[in-house]
Amino acid sequence: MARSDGKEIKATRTSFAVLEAVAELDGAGISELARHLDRSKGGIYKHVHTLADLGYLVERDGAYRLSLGLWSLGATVPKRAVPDRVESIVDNLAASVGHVATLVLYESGRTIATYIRRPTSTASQPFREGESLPLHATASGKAVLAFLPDEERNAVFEGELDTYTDATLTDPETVKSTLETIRQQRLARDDGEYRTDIECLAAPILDDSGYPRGAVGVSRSREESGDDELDTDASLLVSASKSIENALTE
Amino acid sequence: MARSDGKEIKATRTSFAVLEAVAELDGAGISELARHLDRSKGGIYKHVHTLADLGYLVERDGAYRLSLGLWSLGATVPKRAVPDRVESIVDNLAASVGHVATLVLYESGRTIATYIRRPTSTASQPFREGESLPLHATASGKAVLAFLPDEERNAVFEGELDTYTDATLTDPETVKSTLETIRQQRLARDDGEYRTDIECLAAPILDDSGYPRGAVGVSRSREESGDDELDTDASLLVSASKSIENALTE
DNA sequence: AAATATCGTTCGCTCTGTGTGAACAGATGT
DNA sequence: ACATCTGTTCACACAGAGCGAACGATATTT
Repeated sequence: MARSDGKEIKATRTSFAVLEAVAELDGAGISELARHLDRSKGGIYKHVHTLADLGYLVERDGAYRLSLGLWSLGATVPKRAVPDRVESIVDNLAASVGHVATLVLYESGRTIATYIRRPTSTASQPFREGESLPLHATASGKAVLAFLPDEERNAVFEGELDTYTDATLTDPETVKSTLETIRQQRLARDDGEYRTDIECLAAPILDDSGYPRGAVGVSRSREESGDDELDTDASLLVSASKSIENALTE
Repeated sequence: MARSDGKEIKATRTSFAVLEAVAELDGAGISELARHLDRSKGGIYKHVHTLADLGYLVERDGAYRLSLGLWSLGATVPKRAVPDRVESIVDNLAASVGHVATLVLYESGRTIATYIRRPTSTASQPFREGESLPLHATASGKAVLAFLPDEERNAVFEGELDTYTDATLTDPETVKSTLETIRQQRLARDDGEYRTDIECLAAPILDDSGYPRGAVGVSRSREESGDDELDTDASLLVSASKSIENALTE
């Protein structure tokens, strides 16, 4: 099925398709999974059973869910990707601007919110840690997009651009037209394009060769915003992004 | 190889063995993995390639590491397992006792540190979120162990009990002898048995049927400790564990 | 109550694709 | 220059992944 290079393990693809489906459906039974993946019930049964036996799926009330063990397997990754000194920079940024600060990392075609700092413990979060974010509909995503090599950037525009809110830009040309400005200013903006009423500013984090490793962003709800602060926030953001660049390249 | 029930996907077992080995070795190449898992290089090559193509392994400087994508896949799990109201209870506990408070959950034979709260942002952590902890060498682990059904508890003692510090109890009978007291007091203690110079107290979290879902714990370095606080901490801990029990059973 | 639908589980069967071991070129170190 | 790593590719053989049908057990419907 699909294209088989002969140097691929198809069963592994199937098992991860199961895990991804369980995540997407937020818990599911055998039949539901088989239907969703368009596979035989018997076959999916074996995968689910194996994954459960390995401790990566747990059954409760007849539905299988992702286990804490799966999370635990990957839990060291963000700690290693974001050293303490980088966390501190984000912490300080959140404190200075008084809004939520987020560190987003780019990896194989997507950005992932890796570290989030709220200025107070009561502040609400725009997204969860570990959440995968669209490149075209967030400030951080666009900051990364603007600095990607042509080939990699174009790959993003080949698929459909998902809609998240009324303000989401779904036309490739519209998005592309904003990228030149972002490159010049090292600053991207998002006005409720991913979550309604949440405004973001973000600056890219580039490595030595100019390749975008991610972005730092500041988010606030529209009500909180005074346009007067905007310039201050922007300059704090850009300097934070440069500090992170230095911290990451040692 | 191994025992095959016929209703198991062996390729999936192999792929996860690869992921676990990568985690354990903290980055590895094909040959090293093949050697470590005692498998053919050609076969491991296919698994690694598939996992990398799926975006769950990333290559850097010739070594494969777990990706942010793998973490992202499981990142929703702890949020779902620990509702906000439970987080608050742990937050308050940390604030009242002035030490690090930890929520540990039990799942398929192991405990996992799911939520950690430091009283101040400078306090050092005894372990990382997502870390899998031994049942016999931590206060939280012993709190769980004491309330496990006989069969499940005995399974723990069948394997070797790993040593972590000079103080780790590795004799099954010694550990077992402490469990009765823990059951009576609803309180377990660990004195540098997992990390040197770190002292912990923990109370179990039980569901309606008395089955241990996890434990709450308080950790402090030995220097910080005054024995006078101990009784106060213990009672705060026990009442926190009861609040969490209520919060989890709705 | 009877009938229907849907669940998880099991069983053969067929052919695919997993796993092995050997051979390859390219680095790296001696 | 040699020896020893590495990742990659190949052909082969047997295991086992995936399918579809049938099972009893629960729910849901009539």
